Amino acid sequence: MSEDKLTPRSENFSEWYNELVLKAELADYSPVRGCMVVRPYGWTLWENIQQALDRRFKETGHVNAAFPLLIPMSFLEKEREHVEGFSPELAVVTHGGGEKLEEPLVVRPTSETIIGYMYSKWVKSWRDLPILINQWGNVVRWEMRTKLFLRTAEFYWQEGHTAHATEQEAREETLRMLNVYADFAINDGAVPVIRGIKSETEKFAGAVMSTTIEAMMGDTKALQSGTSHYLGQNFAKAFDIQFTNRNNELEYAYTTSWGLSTRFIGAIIMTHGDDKGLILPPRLAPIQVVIVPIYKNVEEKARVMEVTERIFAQLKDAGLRLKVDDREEVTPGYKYNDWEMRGVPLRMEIGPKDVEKNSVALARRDVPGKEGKTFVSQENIVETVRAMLETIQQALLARATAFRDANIHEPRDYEELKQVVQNGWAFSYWCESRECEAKVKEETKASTRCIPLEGQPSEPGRCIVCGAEAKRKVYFAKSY
RNA sequence: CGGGGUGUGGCGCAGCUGGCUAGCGCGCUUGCUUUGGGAGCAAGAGGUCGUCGGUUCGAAUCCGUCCACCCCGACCA
Repeated sequence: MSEDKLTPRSENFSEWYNELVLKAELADYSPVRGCMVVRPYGWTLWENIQQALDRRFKETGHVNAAFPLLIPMSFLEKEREHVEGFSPELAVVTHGGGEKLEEPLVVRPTSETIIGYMYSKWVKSWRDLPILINQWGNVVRWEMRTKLFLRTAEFYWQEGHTAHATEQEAREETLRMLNVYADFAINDGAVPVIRGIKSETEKFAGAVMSTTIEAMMGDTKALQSGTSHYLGQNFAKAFDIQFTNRNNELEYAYTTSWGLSTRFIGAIIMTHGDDKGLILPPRLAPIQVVIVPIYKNVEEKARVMEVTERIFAQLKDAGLRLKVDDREEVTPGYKYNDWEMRGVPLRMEIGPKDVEKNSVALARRDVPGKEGKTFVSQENIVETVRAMLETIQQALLARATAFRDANIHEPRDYEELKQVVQNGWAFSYWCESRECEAKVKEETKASTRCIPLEGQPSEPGRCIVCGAEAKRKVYFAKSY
């Protein structure tokens, strides 16, 4: 239960986050270091995320499949950058059936290699392309420092893997899926994100180009919330994905991969949550409306429950996700706090006075206290609730966007950049050299987050670090 | 892996420079009264004090070891 108050966000953001995840019953620590147990409430949220994404994947022509958890060690070694990137964090299986294995198996940290191997078997002709497969699953990366949802040794995600006949098609696919992520994050998660390209040092191990949706958390740190990679022919060459093109020539395929994980739950928590707990966007919330019936005695209870059940049925039939909190052992006030901790976007109170007046009370989670409470007629309750949920959804996005924009700065010089990245993002010209990027990271802890696809100036400028000519601007920020 | 912190009923903690039968709040169980912003009273249940070792007549308390977790840094979605 959520009996105790949270550490205030402003006092210690990290502690606030940890307590919230536990008290809202999203997840719990597991007996294995770095792993987490996703509790039913957290998993239902994930299921809603899955549905929202899966629908979009299907609409863009993708199909789901499942590839194995275990991958031969040698597969990882076939792509040089890939193995260099992932070998430090691999979990390796050395024994099976009581015998030492001839070749160790790695627990997948991502599935490019085994999928590449399979694609080489399936692709012979340009007519076999494109292959547009997604998989929902779990992966393991042995992280040094873990945090529930944000970075766990095992996490749940989806990984899309596509193979194409041309570079242009693969590059289009990369951006198409980045746009799918952005659309999902903004419209369903109410998490404003910036689409952009990762620097060479920040890109995926083995990619030609990595793209990202970057979000700003409530402490102004950046969170990479989803990624889409153009892999060129790197994996095709490593796994021999070759096809005969229309000119009867043998050619390597062009591949992409893209993923979004349970980390996004962390993004939702840190984008919208407040000192009273979680705030969930209505489109993803496991429970969109909680109804709290209020009564003093059996007579009142009978009258109140009659209205409650009628309204519950109406909302249920309308397809809304809702719950009646009919617990007898706690008071209404307790229930308010309890559901606020869990982030339910809208609370409906039905008491004797409402029965008299044909009304109900609606309390918005995103507007605390009396300000967020209104009394509405029981007539047209479905429409009223729907409209209110939509208002909340939009308000969350607007608030998060305003917060983000207020904390993005355009420093005049390097000294000012060092200041602003301590509590916000810097948007600055950058010459795209590793040296300047490394210098900023070394001196400020802020890394380049992305070169945004939009909002680039038409004129070149001067690198904020070294003063050399720079074509594009980049975001610098501390990140998770 | 470096620095810091914490391990005492389910949860949060107190227990001082060595002492009595290990306490408090919350939660839990039962009963009655309550219920529009975290209810009240009464009676109960529940603990090898993280581990191993040492000092001592006597250790939750002192010393050492190990383990786990959290926070802050070096790698990463």
